[in-house]
Amino acid sequence: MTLTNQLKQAALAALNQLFPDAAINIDMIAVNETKPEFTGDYTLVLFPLVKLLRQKPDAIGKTLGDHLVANTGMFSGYAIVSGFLNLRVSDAFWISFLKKEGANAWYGNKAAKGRKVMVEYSSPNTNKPLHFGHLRNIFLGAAMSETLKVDGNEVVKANLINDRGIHICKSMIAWQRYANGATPESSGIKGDHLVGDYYVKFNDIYKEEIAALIAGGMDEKQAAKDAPIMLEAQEMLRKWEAGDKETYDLWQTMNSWVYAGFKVSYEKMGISFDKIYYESDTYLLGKKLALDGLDKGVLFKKEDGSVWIDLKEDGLDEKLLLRGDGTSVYMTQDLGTAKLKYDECNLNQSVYVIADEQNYHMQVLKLILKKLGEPCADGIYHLSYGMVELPSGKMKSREGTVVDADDMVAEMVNLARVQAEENGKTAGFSPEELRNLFNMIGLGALKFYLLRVDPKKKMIFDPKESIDLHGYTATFIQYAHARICSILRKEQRTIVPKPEDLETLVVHEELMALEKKLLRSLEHYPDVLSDAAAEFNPSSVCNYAFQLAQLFNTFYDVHSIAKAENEEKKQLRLAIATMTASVLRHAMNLMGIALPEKM
RNA sequence: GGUCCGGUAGCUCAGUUGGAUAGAGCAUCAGCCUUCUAAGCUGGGGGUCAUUGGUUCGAAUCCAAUCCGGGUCACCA
Repeated sequence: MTLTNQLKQAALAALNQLFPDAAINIDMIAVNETKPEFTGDYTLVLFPLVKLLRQKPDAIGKTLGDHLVANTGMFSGYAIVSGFLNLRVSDAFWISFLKKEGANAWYGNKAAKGRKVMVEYSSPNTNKPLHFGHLRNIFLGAAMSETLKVDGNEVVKANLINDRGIHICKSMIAWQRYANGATPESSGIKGDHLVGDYYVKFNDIYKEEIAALIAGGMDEKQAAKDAPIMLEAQEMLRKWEAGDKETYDLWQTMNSWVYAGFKVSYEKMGISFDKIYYESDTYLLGKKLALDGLDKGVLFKKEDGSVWIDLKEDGLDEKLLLRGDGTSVYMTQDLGTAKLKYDECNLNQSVYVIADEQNYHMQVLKLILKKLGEPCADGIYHLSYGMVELPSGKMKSREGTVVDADDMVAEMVNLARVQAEENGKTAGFSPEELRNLFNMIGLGALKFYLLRVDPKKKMIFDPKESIDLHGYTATFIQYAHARICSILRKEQRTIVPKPEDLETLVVHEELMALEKKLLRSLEHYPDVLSDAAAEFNPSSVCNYAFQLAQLFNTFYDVHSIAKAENEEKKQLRLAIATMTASVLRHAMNLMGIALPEKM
């Protein structure tokens, strides 16, 4: 149990003992870290107790403060400042904390909850390469998976590949018409990019054909329907669904190019999945669900044969689930996939990392499953995130205004190289080490940039103002870590903490303010992880790690570790520094960001 | 129009059960390397927390209304 919770419990027990007649509950006890301008470590707010106890806040504070100091052993003193009880945590508490957790490389991990969670993320279409917007999704999903793991959940990382549908046929048609049989091998273009090029080509031709039809006197709406290339794409989709061999072969071939391309991208980013679903495998499952729903009377059929669900009672609209011709729509597939995931993996929760433009879709998905009586409905959680936009507005792959993911990764790694060279930081490294280092820094900066913001807020990314490597960045945290490692190397200490190093720790002198602040921050870490998991918000982990690194840098500047005032202090500071590095590593590891030992 | 989300320093953002004088980073200005890595540290300037009203000991935080920006409401995915 962390200090904040211990304090709340202790205060509750104390108040119940001191004021047996008053009905005090834990919610009335508000505890915060003491603001820097006051002396103390933790502050208990007295105002909420005033009415109930019918005493002045300062009087309550004195009674409670005396009792806590005398009975808990956690506090060495207190001060009351206008209604706030500022408690000073005893040095003994901090030292015993450091001895207990200082060599625990898994500090922050919670006990297993026997709970299984699937996190679906990335979920790309196979008609184009990944772009910057996908990166937010991917990093968020990966970071959230790891955060849920250390919170005690068993996590299945899943990727649902959208490999079928009209948009896939568009790339295929354009490739057939214009590629002259070009392959990734023959063209030297990465498979996903090659296919994406033909998706863009389709839209260019489509626009031209519409323009030609309009010039011939057709109205715009009709032209959009009648453009030959669109008709060809639709015909191709029908052939695909009918299992036409030639179409199917082309589809498999082009998809295989895309998968090979994605594999390279994912590996470069350090992203992996436990389970991969293909919509081409799952899209028929929803259909059965819909037909069963029809039998049960949950759904209804219109005159043209289309199947709908009426959600008007729930403040929503009617929603189509099967077209007049019996084919399924996006929602129908998702119903099937949701059930499949649940039945196959025996999940307690199924998390979907999907952009906020699909909030309504996800709301409807959950509601329909509920009405169909599917148990998977309750476990669905939509981790909704804001889209990444350019200063000029949304990225549109059809118009080629996207920032490509592979390019972005390469640019960041290059930026890391350029800045290291400019600062003369490349001495003493082998070429191989430098490659690794620039990867860590470039990729770390990119991941941190996308993860440090609250997921639900949309973000605007200006490619011209490339991502900074100073200030609130992964680089800053990496640098603090490398500094600590440098000290540990020189002191013949291991980077990974060893329990033996803590056994001999003795502290006679009073802890200094910055020593205590670091310990307070370290002690708080498990709560940060719990909150991040509960709120589905990894940005709080980023925030915490940055603050911890910042605090360490201040400490580093003010106090020497290697040349501490005496041997006791030195041992203490080495232990604090070691644990700081360990926690930074733990936190950043959850975000998928590696920390170098030298930089 | 219905509905959902957002509006905090010039810019990008923290600020979660209501708590003390609203905090970081970037940018800008002034300092700090013979001392454990200056990709760092210290300090200055910079705010009607969109607006108005309400709830109370106390509101950036809760409630209502308004303004602004965005998403969504397809036999698209």
